[in-house]
Amino acid sequence: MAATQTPSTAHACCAIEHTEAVENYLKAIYALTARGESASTSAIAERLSVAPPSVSAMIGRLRESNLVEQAAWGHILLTAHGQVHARRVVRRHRLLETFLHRVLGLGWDEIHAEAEVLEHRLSEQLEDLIDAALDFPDRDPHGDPIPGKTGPHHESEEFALASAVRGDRFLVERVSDRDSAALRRLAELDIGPGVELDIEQLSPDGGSLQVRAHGQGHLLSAHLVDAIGGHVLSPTDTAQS
Amino acid sequence: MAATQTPSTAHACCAIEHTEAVENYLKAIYALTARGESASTSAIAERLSVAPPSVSAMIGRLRESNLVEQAAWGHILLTAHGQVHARRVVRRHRLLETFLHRVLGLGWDEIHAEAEVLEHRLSEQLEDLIDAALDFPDRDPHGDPIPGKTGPHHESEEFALASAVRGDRFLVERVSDRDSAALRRLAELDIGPGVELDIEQLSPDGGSLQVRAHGQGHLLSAHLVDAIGGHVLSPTDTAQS
DNA sequence: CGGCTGAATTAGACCGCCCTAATGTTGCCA
DNA sequence: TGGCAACATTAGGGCGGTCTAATTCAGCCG
Repeated sequence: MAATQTPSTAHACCAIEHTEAVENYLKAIYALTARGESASTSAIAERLSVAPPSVSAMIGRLRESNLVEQAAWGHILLTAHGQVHARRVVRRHRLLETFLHRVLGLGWDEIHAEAEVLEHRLSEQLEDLIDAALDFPDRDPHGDPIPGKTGPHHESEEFALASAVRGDRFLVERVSDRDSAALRRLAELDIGPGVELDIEQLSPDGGSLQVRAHGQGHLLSAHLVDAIGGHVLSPTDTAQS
Repeated sequence: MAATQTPSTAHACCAIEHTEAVENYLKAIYALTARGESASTSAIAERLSVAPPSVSAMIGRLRESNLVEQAAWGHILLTAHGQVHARRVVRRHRLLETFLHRVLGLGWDEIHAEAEVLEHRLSEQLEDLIDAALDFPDRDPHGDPIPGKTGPHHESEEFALASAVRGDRFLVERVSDRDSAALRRLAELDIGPGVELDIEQLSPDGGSLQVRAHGQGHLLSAHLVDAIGGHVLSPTDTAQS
């Protein structure tokens, strides 16, 4: 007579477990949709190194939990609810990266992988303690903004270094955290958030770039260029606005 | 024609994944067999809050991987190989407990649960860094010895406080890490490893104990008494050996 | 407008880990 | 010695998450 624990007509708000897999899917969708449009099944599959049907199945489960909705055929979006959860995961990830870097001295190129596995097991209490121990940082070592516990959050919107042209002065604001080889190389060159680059030469193939940083010239491969984001600081730009 | 990846006749040394479940079973068996004899299916089941058939199934898998052997009917032992793996998990657990306590200021009663979930995701590199950051501790905050990365290891062999008698002076060496309620209470009383207790009175029911610590008298419930281990420091004892 | 391509989904299966219910085994004690 | 209680195991099933193979769908181009 009494209602069972799973009334089928219920709102099904938090019916799904917050498993590692679920968190990874939410994070992937968040990352793919952060800069603009919706995520596709295949993009999620690629990002998570998983087969497309696995994504379809998971999306089905996430949709039933109101974490995700499908605007049109194959266009996947996070609901407001899903965004809250995704941001919590991102927050834990970036706090962990900062902690591992500042407190344990882990290299720039190593923190992402470690944070990736620990983020799913970080209790709220530990999250708060780490946040406080770091004096409430708002950017991780790669320059990505750390979401607050609640409230709105915007991923930083910067331009790719690839969009700069010869003569520009470019302020590096973030580097990709997912490419450890590139990070290792950039660490060697001492190029990271806050560093200014003078664009000296564009290679004809359109990929690599000759830049000057800390007074030294470097040829950055297309691979490295893609890992760098920031803003152009050309004189016209700074004067204009 | 070529041999496949799983030749059925192979030694099957490390065929099993080091999943969280596997590590938890190894740890449970380690804990149950540390002080003496072999572990039983039901004891493992109880410790892991799992049904006995689940244990049987897992033991079968662990046996195929040479991590465990069954001496007699239902008598489960870790192989040398299994002990190595179990100790690594215990090492990570106790290092994490120490780290969480000393670096992040987590309470005595909270560190066990946090370490329990993080220990399975700690990379070897992080393990080493934490070890170094703590200056290579050899005991965790509960007084349990932290196994080295390699080499022999002995769990400390101390006696239960319950075995003390009136008039004894008892040196607390460790407290159980698994009973957070008891730990919280002991923390309030400031009773932990290194503290000496004077046994003033045994209750007739055999459980609780009237003791004096830091000059103050306390009545310890049977629950608390069971959580405390150490050595009797009675005059005869200290004089004798 | 029909067919083709590529993306998405369904179909069907597997593995790890868990459960309950039923069956075997052991050893103790009357 | 027989029987019973306690313990261990087998039998059978479920769920989460993954896979491959087959199918459906949207959109484009001839």
